[in-house]
Amino acid sequence: MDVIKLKAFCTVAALRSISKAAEVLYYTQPAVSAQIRELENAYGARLFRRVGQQLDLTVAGEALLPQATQLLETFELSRQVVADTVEQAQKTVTLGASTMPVTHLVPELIASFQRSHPGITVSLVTGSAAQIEHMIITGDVDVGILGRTGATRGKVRFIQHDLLYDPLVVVAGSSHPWAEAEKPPSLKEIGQERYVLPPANTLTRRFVEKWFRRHGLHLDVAYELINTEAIKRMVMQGHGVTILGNLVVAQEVEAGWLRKIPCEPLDIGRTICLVHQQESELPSAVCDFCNFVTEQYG
Amino acid sequence: MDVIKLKAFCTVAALRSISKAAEVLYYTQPAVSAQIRELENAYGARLFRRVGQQLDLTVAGEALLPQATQLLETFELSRQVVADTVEQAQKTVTLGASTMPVTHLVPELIASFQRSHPGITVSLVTGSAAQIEHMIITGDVDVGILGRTGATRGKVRFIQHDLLYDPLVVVAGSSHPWAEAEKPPSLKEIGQERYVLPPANTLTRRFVEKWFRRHGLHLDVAYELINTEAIKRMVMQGHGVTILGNLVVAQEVEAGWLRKIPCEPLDIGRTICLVHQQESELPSAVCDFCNFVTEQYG
DNA sequence: TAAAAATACTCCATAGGTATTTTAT
DNA sequence: ATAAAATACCTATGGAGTATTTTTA
Repeated sequence: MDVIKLKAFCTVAALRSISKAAEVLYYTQPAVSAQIRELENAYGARLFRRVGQQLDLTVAGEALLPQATQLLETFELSRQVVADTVEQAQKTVTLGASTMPVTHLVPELIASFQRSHPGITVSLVTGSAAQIEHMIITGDVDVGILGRTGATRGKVRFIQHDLLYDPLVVVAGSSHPWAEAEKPPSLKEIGQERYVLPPANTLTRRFVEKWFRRHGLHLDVAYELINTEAIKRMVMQGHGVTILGNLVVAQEVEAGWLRKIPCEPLDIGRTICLVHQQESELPSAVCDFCNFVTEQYG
Repeated sequence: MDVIKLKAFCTVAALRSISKAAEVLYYTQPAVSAQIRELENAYGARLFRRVGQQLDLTVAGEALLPQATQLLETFELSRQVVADTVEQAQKTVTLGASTMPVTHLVPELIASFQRSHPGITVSLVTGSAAQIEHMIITGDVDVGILGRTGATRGKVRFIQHDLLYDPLVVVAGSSHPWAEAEKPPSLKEIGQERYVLPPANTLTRRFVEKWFRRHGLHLDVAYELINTEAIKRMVMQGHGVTILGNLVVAQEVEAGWLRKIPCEPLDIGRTICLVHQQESELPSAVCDFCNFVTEQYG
């Protein structure tokens, strides 16, 4: 059953004339006659009566009219709703960012992007790197900014742009002995210190443990905290030292609340990258966003 | 836009699979694929995303889903409503009756018809003979019972069955001189009496006036009343005599409240007939009713 | 390898047009 | 005689099928 027929029915009912309806609908008269006839066949009931030269609705037609009207309204609304949704989506970039970037990279990025592309809305979603990757696969987010996990996993082809390398650095509170020391701590000293670190399932922690293992050192974890702000607070108060990304501690170091401890052999870090699906036709807003980000970095 | 496509869309959305939807809908898989593709073209937006082996709705698809669901519900409802209306109409006879039959013929007729055809509902509409005829033309009533106006007017072909001839009779109150008289009143006496009659636009009045004119008599109308019950009441109370249909006064005459005055030369009356459109296929209920009525009379 | 969707093609039903007939004013 | 609807007939598009290819698990 084509909605166009119900449109014809409503028009004929309103004008009480097939010819006039045909004129309004830019059809020929026989075409509208046929539409009504098919509608009558489909519903198994006459819808109009010819009384003299004018058409009148039968009881069945009168019963159908309000339903048909509502149906047409719903149909029109459905077109509108889809069109609006698409239009909105065209102007929106849904960005997924993992914990580190979302706090130390993305806010400034979004702000400056908004300034240069005022028409585009950025919708930000947070999650673990794995969650963000999944969202990219399902299309729940257009683009992700996250620490590179190494393998571009699985079958779906990702496009990946390295944005920056964030080295891991040893950080101590300003009252810590290392803070005032003339020379950097030795490997042995590093192995004897107590650490405040993120828990085991994080990338940073895994990098750190790998490095300690590589150098045959014991890792003495005093506290495990999932929140990096809490870690920094603990270190500031002298409850141990930590190893975190340079970016993560930059502000506190700048302010003098924390000290970066020079440590040549610590050659680890994570690469932050921009990830999106390898689609032939990315929405233009997403394209704009990716170009903007890779121009800023990369 | 065919509703069937929206049905396909909803099914695919529910099952998250084109193949499964095709199975449920008794289509082939490519057919459903095509339906979705055409829907996407019509709305100008992708509705599904393939993520791995499973289908997910896009934002546009999610926006469309509730609209499509409602549209399908409305469509289903429209079929139901029309079907119900038709079914109801099948079992209903809409009868139009003019004033005289509706009071003195139709009630008993309907009652006995209901007894013999308990499944059929009779819907009764009252109006003047002209109004009833118009309703037959427009199809607002299926069949009419009315005094025959002579001409089967105009173009629309009516089928007309004479049911009975109701002669006009002179009626007086029981205390009227004529009531006790040995012999019928003479034409001259008739011409000198005062009458209580229906107004000029009624068939009865026109018959009476024609008869008086034919016999060169003056018609002295004391009261004009549209309501025949009122006329009879007036006559009972001795405010004049009247000329009405035999049927109209039968009960009162039976009870002795009114007297029929024998009057040989009064050879006028009206024929009550059953009228309906000359349609090839009358609804069976209407057919049953017509047959019942013509069997009772005719 | 298996399962699901997309693609290519073929065929038939249907929708729409033009021309004509019927019907009612 | 005119105007509107119905009818007849023709054409082209589109919808559904079969067969095949592509993609992913």
